[in-house]
Amino acid sequence: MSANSRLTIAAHALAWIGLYQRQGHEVATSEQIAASANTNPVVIRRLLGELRRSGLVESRRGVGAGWSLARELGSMTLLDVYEAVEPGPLFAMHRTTPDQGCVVGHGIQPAMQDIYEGIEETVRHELARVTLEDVLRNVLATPR
Amino acid sequence: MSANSRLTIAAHALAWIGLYQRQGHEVATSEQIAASANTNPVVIRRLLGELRRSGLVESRRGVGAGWSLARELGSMTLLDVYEAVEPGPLFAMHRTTPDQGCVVGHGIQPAMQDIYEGIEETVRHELARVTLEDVLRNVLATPR
DNA sequence: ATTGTCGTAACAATTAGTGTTGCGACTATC
DNA sequence: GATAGTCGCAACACTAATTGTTACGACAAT
Repeated sequence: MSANSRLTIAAHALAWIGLYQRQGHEVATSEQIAASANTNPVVIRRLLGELRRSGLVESRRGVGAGWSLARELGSMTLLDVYEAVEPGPLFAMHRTTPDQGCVVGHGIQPAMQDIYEGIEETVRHELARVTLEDVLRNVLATPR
Repeated sequence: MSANSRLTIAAHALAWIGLYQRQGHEVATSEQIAASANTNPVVIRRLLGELRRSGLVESRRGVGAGWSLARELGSMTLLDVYEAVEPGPLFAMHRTTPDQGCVVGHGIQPAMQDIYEGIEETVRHELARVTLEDVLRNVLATPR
């Protein structure tokens, strides 16, 4: 399955920025976030770039530059982040077209497509129920 | 996200075997199934091997060998297939441990874990609602 | 002018999945 | 028994996606 941590890292970055801003800072740098997530600043910049395209964060350049939230954490859901950051569907079809001369080969993709769409819709619904505010609250509630 | 078609191919194989058996044949060969799915017989054997370990299919060896269903299609759900065939979780954590000295780095994994577990549970529930009988019916209902 | 940070390209490293070949093991049939 | 068809499985190449890294230009506060 997917060894894909994009949603996790994106949520981490947003929670970090949010908390940092609440502590009175204007912007957070990719280097700070990368240190917390234990990865490379460029990885963070790439991810935050996608979040910016979706209107979740803003960035400044120049000296004293960095990243800030474009909206309140409470108004961002994991679905917003997911859509900004995850390209493909949860389940994939055959990578080559099955034999269209075979009844099963011909009908399997539409059949599975229907099922998968329903499941993705459910997942989206679940993701939409969780705000980044919720995430940050849970993060802070973790016992040390 | 995941370019992972294991569940799709496994469902394809099961539907194919089921239909073939209804047409009066005892067993289906990996070569026949591979032709329908437009892939390599070894890929099919690998997948069906996992389904056998979970008790969904049986295999015979020797001349006239092949695969047959171990249970009725109506008693198999996509969840059974999913669990037989998909190893990991839907969403992954950081691949390296985040900075445990940082509040966010320390709390993010438990927080996301909770959320992800809830979502996986929902997905399992959805998968459990669909039997392979349903899949085959939808396959056959696809207009030509 | 200097400095710190983003923006982005390029490429290596890693990982998971898929495709392919080869060959031994097994068994129905002759 | 010998033959032939098919699985079982190992080994390895190929592909694609993600992640990690380096490099360097663009930009803006000082």
